[in-house]
Amino acid sequence: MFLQADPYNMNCPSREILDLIGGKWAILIVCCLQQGPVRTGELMRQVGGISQKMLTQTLRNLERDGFVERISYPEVPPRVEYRLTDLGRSLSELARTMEQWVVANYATILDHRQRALETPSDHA
Amino acid sequence: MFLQADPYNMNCPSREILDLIGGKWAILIVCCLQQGPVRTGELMRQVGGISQKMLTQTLRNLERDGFVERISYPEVPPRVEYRLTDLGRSLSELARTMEQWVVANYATILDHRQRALETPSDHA
DNA sequence: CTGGATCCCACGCGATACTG
DNA sequence: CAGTATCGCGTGGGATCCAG
Repeated sequence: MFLQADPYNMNCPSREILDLIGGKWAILIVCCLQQGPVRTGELMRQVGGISQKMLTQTLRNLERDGFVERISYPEVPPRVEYRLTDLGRSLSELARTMEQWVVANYATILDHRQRALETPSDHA
Repeated sequence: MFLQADPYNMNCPSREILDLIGGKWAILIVCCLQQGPVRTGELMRQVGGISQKMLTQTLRNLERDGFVERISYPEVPPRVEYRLTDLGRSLSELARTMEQWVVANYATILDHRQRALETPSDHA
């Protein structure tokens, strides 16, 4: 977070990464590309529920930041593939780390949340 | 992400964690608490730019999910401290991992972004 | 000092229709 | 098939006022 600054603030470099990760689709797309290049339509299908707009928009951002490469074949009908760069693969590994953390701690979180519901604490 | 499902989707458990992390303030607060318990007002100051509302709201969520403990001293004027639980410390370690990733890759990202600006690619 | 309640805006995102 | 443009909503978040 580069959070050792004073004060801890929103203008640290990692904020952009957090926004990227926190975005609704970027991580899902990156994970879809882990196995190799994927065509646009196939991405649409693999990422369930994403709209055309968000797919393109997210891909553009990922491309701009160097996580994804766009490969356009000069054919008709058009054919486009997206594939992870080294940086993108690095990000996908970070995603796997986060996934492992979730796997390890998800039950604990749900459990605590459940008890919080049953015993609502009043902070008066 | 539990993303190995078919299709990759938004309804995986890790989504909640991504939302938490992607939220504007949660991670910053967790990092502030790494060194030990902190009082509310002190948190306000350490996390630059956060509003009262968001501070309280984020703390409530963190408390509900078991990342943070609220310690209220029966004094007047009131005094409240927040401190990380074991789960919270675990999350803060994940945050440090992410931070390290950013440190290692931030220059590359900025560089690529800069070149993308200079050489706008048209996906027509 | 801590924290709740309201009002309000920005923007992330979805739905739809349209081009090559 | 791939991508763009437009419209509209839901909600995350800020500002402000109020209470114990």
